[in-house]
Amino acid sequence: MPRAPMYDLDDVMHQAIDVFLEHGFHGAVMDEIIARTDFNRRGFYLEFGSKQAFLYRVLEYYQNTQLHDVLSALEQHQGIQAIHKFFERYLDLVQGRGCLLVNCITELGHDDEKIRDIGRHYIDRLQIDFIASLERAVSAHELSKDTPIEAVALQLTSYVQGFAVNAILVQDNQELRIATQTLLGSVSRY
Amino acid sequence: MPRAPMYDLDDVMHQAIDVFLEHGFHGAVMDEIIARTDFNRRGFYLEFGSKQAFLYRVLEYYQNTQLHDVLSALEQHQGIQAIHKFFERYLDLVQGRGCLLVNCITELGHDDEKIRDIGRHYIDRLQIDFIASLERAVSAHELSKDTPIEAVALQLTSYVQGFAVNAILVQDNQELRIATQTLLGSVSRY
DNA sequence: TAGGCTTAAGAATAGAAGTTCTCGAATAGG
DNA sequence: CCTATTCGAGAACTTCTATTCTTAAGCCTA
Repeated sequence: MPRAPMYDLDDVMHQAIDVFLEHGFHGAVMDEIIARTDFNRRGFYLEFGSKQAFLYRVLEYYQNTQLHDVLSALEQHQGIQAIHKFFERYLDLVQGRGCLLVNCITELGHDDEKIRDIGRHYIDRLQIDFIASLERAVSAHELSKDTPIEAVALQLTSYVQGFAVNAILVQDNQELRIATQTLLGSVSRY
Repeated sequence: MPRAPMYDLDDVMHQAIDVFLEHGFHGAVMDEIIARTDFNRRGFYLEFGSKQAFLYRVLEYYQNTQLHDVLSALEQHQGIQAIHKFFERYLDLVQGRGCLLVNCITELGHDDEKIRDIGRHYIDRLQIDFIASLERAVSAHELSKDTPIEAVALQLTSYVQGFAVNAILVQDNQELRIATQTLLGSVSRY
């Protein structure tokens, strides 16, 4: 039997997320990917086949771990509190880094059908989860029955993407927190 | 005296905006830029010096024309109507294309200080213009004096960036229109 | 009309980047 | 302990791409 691999795929994924966040897909060169992931070229191409296939895997990992953890806040908490928790976690995730999925959409969305599909799925899921949270908030009498739930969910969904863009630019997150408080406050006043 | 150039710089800029929107900065190759702008290599490098310097020029042009036209809606109309008009025009601008400035921020923001500066300036201006519109709406008694103007402006600013991302993914703009109506409706209820 | 200067077009170049290949080293079973 | 097999490191290769260079043609002035 041969020697065992020295790399850990979870570590590789984490490092790769950082590299792609910093430089984008085309801006990230294989030399840096190999170096920072403590991988080796041979193993890389045996494991993933190509840089593009690698991106898809990293994106999948990013969704299944980081984004999933944030979205689960919507299920783990009750009503409006769930949405507050979501934004709290999301801010921690994207602060000063941005969102890998959003970056892929803006860089590759026009050319890559698969990226668009992944993006639409994510947006849809986000919206569905917001709707569920809002409905539970209505049931718990935290929100008025007159709340236009689907429209509010759409609004929140769009706002989340804007968050990811602004997070790349702003130094401190105080402003983003304030804007979010206001947004959620206005939702509560239906 | 020599012959006159055959290209028109305005045309070149317009075409370049499309190319960069479709492929991003690194994804856009000089061959396509040259071909689609009806430019020529020699003239290109005499005029701009490099692909990167060209991007800055295109981005400046994009701001001074397309984004400026949209932002001017905030000055040309009164109160809340101004903000409605803004989103109407912005939706037309980014629908199915996205925003060149947002795309540059997400693709190059981490590596390029100049892009970050341009992005921050844009965000600041957007916020200042929103604040001015909201203040006028309060003066005209369209909004309550209790409206937290700065926080609402922050919220709108973030929402605009999300718009630009979603616009790349969604086919029809009906959903985005609904979300915006809801957002502006909730602002009016302070 | 002739000449000089600039343009357009694209070939050429130099360097970068994704992918493949080579080879010595390490590991686990026989 | 030997050997088969896989790994790690990086050289090599090939393709791609930004930039420069060459050449022929056009335009304005004298």
